[in-house]
Amino acid sequence: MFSKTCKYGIKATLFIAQKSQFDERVSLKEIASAIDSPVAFTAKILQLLAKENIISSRKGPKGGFEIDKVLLPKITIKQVVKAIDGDSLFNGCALGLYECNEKAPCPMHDNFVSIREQLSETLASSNLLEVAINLNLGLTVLKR
Amino acid sequence: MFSKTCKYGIKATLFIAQKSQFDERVSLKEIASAIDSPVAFTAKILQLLAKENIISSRKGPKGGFEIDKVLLPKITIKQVVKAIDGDSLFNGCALGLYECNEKAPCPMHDNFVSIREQLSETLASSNLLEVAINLNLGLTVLKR
DNA sequence: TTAATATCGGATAAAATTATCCGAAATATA
DNA sequence: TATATTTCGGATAATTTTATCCGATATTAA
Repeated sequence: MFSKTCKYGIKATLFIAQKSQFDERVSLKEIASAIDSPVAFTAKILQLLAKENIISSRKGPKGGFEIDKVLLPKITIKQVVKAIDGDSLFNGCALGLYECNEKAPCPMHDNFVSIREQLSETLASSNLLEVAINLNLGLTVLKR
Repeated sequence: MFSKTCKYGIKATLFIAQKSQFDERVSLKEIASAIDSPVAFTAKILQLLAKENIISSRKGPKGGFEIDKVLLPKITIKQVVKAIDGDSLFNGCALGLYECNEKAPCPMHDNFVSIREQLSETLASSNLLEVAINLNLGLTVLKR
């Protein structure tokens, strides 16, 4: 479904979101430890997310990553997925055809219209604040 | 969603199904050409599908691949996907956690229950005969 | 029985993804 | 200002996935 990179990216974003609720900036090491991911590789992903303006970063002592608290309810998991894996999951043909549409559909086309819709809607309606709150309540986890 | 291998595998199976409707056995070359896939790699996938008893193969002149006509309505695309990509798409955690369940769910867990269900049901209800008929009518395509 | 044909199966190779390393740049604080 | 800290960014490496090659094996038909 999602690439490994994307899974790390989502988890990292959610952990940052959890801490950003309270204006706490978190370091690369803290993130990698919290989501159980390879440190250096996670750095690359965070760099990308920063470039895509999903998170913000700050160098130096007391530096790290954060998300403007007021933006938490505006940012969705779908945005994170699109930033990392692109939108082929939401738009692409399930069988990988370059041209697949109503006129010349692949055998899975009709079936996948609603699957992609549900996926798209689900991820677009999951905002970071909502998820951060549940993480903070211990209702959900990012490890194991 | 599906690996490249799995996409080739599904397309190959569907092409074989289309021809098997009429008891026509098809060769590796014909398959690769029909679904626009690398010949040698397709051979490997067909080998796997044969080992998994989804298709049957025959060596020598007039050899090739086929599916017993009477089995067409019994075989589903879900079976093909499971044979190639395994069932992590249907059972695995969206964020890749080893343990992710009601007791300790990842943040996406609840959302993905219904997505996985729909995916599972959709693929389990797509049998090869049905798809083969549509292919034969030219209502769907495996290329482009 | 021989020759031609097609898949099987094992060894490689290429490409893409995942992962590491390290010096450079920026920033906080002493 | 000097130093310690932390991310940035480019080069490189390891792993996995995708892809190729080729001799072996089975099968058909002449």
